[in-house]
Amino acid sequence: MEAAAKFLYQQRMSLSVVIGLSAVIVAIRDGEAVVLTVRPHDAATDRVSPLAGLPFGPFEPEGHRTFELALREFVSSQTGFELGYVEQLYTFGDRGRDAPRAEVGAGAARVVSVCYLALTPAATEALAPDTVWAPWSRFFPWEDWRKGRPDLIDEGIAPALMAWAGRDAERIARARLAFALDGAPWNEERVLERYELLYEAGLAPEAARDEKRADGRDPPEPAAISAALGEPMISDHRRILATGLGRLRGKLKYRPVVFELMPAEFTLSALQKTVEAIAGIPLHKQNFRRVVERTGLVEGLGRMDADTGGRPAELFRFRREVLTARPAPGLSLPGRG
Amino acid sequence: MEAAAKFLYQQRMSLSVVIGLSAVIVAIRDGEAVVLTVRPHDAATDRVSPLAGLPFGPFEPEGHRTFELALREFVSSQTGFELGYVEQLYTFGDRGRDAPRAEVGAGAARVVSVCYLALTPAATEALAPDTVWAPWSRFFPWEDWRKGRPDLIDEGIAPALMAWAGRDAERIARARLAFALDGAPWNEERVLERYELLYEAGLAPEAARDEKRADGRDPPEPAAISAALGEPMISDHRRILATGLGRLRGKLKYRPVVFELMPAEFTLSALQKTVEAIAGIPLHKQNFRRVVERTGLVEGLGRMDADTGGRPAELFRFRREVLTARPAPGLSLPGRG
DNA sequence: TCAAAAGTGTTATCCTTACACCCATGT
DNA sequence: ACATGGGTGTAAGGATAACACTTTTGA
Repeated sequence: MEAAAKFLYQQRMSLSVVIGLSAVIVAIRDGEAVVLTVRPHDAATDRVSPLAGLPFGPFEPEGHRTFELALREFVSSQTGFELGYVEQLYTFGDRGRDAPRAEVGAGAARVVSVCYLALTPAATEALAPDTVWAPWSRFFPWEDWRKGRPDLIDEGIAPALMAWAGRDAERIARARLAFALDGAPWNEERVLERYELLYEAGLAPEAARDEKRADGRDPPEPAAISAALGEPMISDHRRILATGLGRLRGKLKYRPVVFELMPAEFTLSALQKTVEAIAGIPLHKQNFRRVVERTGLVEGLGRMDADTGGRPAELFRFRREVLTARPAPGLSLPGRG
Repeated sequence: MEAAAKFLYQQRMSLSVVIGLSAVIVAIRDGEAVVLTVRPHDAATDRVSPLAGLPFGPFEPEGHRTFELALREFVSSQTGFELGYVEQLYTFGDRGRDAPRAEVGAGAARVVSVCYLALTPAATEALAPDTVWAPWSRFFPWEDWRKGRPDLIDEGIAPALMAWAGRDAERIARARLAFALDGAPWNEERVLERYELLYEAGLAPEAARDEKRADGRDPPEPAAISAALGEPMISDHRRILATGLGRLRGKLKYRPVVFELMPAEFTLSALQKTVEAIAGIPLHKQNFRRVVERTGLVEGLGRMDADTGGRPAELFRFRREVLTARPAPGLSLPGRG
C-alpha cells in the first residue's frame, strides 16, 4: 500500500479528474437535420433516463492513443454507428456542470468533457437500443426559420426574456440581438448565445438543476420554466449540442462540409434542402445553384433522378479531388502584392 | 490504506491523467507580432531550458472553478502578466507528445493540454525572469510574406520537401498547396498544415525527439534537421502556437478581434500594420481604410498623432458599443425571404 | 391539362480591386 | 524644397440579390 499512497501523492493533480468524450453526430433524414441521441440506463433505478443525451464515454489513457480513436470506438460500441468526418468542438470543464452518474462513479469527481462534431451521410443503420436520431429542432425549436420566423419567438421567448431583463439595458440588448427582436436581423450562427441566454434567464429546465448559480444573480423561478422552449437534455448536453450546431452553421460558409452529409450521388435540390436544414433558413434557388456551380465542387453525371415528384433532376457528385488540387473556398483580406 | 485503494479503484479512469493548460498570448510590439514565451527551469540539471515554451500550468480540479480562471491565475503568477481577451483553442491529448517534466511529475502520466489563445494590447509590462516576448517569425520564418515571398521557401523548404515526397503524388500535392509552390496561391491561414508537413517530413527538430513514430512511416533523418527552419520549442508547443496563429488569422476576417491588440487610441496606419503583422501579408492602404470605415467599428477622435514621421495622422478609437447593438461583421448565404 | 418540381436569362446593386493624385508636417 | 507618411476620388470588374419565365415529368 506504500506504493499506492506514493502514486496517489505523485498524481495528486489528477485526482478526481475524469475525461469524458461526447459527440454531436449529425445526419440528414427525410430532409430534416437529426442528431444521434441516447437514453442512458440508470443502474440505481434500473430504468432508462427520461432525458435524452448525446453519446458519451470515458477516455481511458491506458487504452487510447488519441481522443479521436477513443471516440470512434465507444460510439460504435455504444450506438452501433461508425463515424466518418470528425472534428473537435470544445472542451468543457466548469465546475457545477451536472455530471452524469455513468461517467463519474461514486466520488465527486470533476468531469472534463472533450466534445466532437461528427457528420455522416447515412442515418439509417441499425442502432443499439435506446439510441435514436432526433431532429434538433426538438431541442431548439426557435432555430428553424425555414418556414419563416417561428411564432414561438414572439409569443413565448420574447415576453419571458423581457420579463427577466426588466430595465437592464444590457440584457435587453442581448435578447434583441440573439433572437432578432425589434427589427434586429436573425443570425443563424448564434445558437449557443441563444441557448445560454435562455439558460441564464431560467427558461431552460437545465438551469433549475443547478441550485447554486455561479454568478450569484437571481435564481430561476420554476414557474418560468417551460418545456415548450425545447426539450431539455442530460447534464450540459444541450449546451454541447448548441455549440455543435453553431459551429456547423458557421463552417458551412467557408468549408465544403455539407458534402459529408450527402450520399455519393445527389440532386442540387437535395443539396439545397440539406443546407437549409442545417442553416435553418430558406435559400434562393437560382442563386444557390449559381454559387454551387461557380465553386466547381460538384460535377453533373448526366443521369437523372426519376422520383422527385415533378420533372426529373440531374444527379451530381462531390468532386473530392479538388480539395487536394486547390485551396478550399474562403474569404479575403484586401491583399495587394 | 483500504480507503486509498478503494479511491484509486473508483477513480481508475482518471489515473495518470493530468490536465495542463497552455496559452498562446499575442501582442504587438514595434509593429511585430510577438508571443509570450518562457524558458522553464529544469530541477534535475538546475538550469534553464535551452528551448522556449509557452506559459503552461496544471489545472487543479480542487481549486479552479473554470479553465479560464485557472489560466488567468497561473499566467499572472508565472509571467507577471494579466490576460484580457481569451478564447479556447484546442485540446491536445495524443499519446507520444513529449510531456514537459514540470507538468508530469515522476510518473508516466498522460498529459492532456487544454490550450487557449489570448490577445492583449500591452506588451510592455514588467515580466517574470525567463519570460520574454518573442516574434513568432522566429518559430515560423516562412509565415512572413509582408516583404514578399520569403526566399527560405524556395531555397530551403521546397527542395527538402520534394526530397521527402519523392514520387508520392499525394505528398507533392500537399506540399504544393501548403507552401504555395509551383504557382499555387498562398493561404495565410494554413499555419498548422505547414508546420505539420514539416514535422512529418522530419524537418522540425521536434520530430526527432519522438523515437517511435505513430504512423510507422520513415523516421526523420537527423541530417535533414535544420534549425534554419524556425526555432523549435518545448514539447508540442510549436504545434500549439501554429494552431493559435492559424486561428487568429482566420478570425481576423470575421470578428473584430484586431482591436484587442490595439491601445485605446490608434491611427489607421497602426491598425493596418497590426493586421499585416498578424496576417503576414501586405495590405492595400486605401482599400483597407475603406473596409474599416464601412464596418463602422472605429470613430475618429479629431485629434492628431504628431510623431509619425510625416503628416500627422488622425487618432481613432474602437467603438466597442456596436458589438452590443448590432451583430458583428460576418458572411452570407444567398438568403431569400 | 394541371400540379410539381427542375432548370434558365437578365438586370440593378454593391463590394472589391486597382489606378493616380493631393495634403501636412519635419528636416 | 523635399522626403515621409497621411489621406482622397473615381472607374472597371465581379459577385450577389432580385426579378419572372420555360421545361419536363406524373397523376
